[in-house]
Amino acid sequence: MNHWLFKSEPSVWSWDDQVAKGDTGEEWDGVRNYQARNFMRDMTLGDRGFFYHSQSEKAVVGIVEICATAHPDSTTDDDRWDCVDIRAVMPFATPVTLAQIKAEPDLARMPLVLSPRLSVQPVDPAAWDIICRMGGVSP
DNA sequence: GCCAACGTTGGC
DNA sequence: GCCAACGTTGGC
Repeated sequence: MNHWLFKSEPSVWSWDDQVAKGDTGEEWDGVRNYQARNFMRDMTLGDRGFFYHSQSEKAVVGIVEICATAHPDSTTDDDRWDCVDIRAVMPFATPVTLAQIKAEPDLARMPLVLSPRLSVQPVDPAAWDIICRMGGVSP
């Protein structure tokens, strides 16, 4: 199983919005970046990811699961853009902030730190474990 | 609210 | 195919 990170502005699509969708989940649509799209095409059913709030909050707030693999993005007719569906699995007991991640040497090489604008990105197993623990959930 | 970084677009 | 212009993102 691979791990990922999904970034969202909470004022547009928040963790609470995601939770409200229940087990049906929701399309992670609107991605117009090839790198991010390619990562979504690599995702498989059951893969898990972090849900990150950008802007004012800047913290990982929960864990999501891929519930549909890549398919055309319904928000555009442009067939270049695909997206997956994700559903909320569990919230973090304590959100893990970007500042905390930057302060942790083992996490400093995450795309989140090096490429802050990449909206969908992979998380390596070690980073997954560390951040889950920091968030108060079991990996 | 500002600004820097980056990716995409479009003209040549 | 290159490169300048532009729009968007996200941290501060």
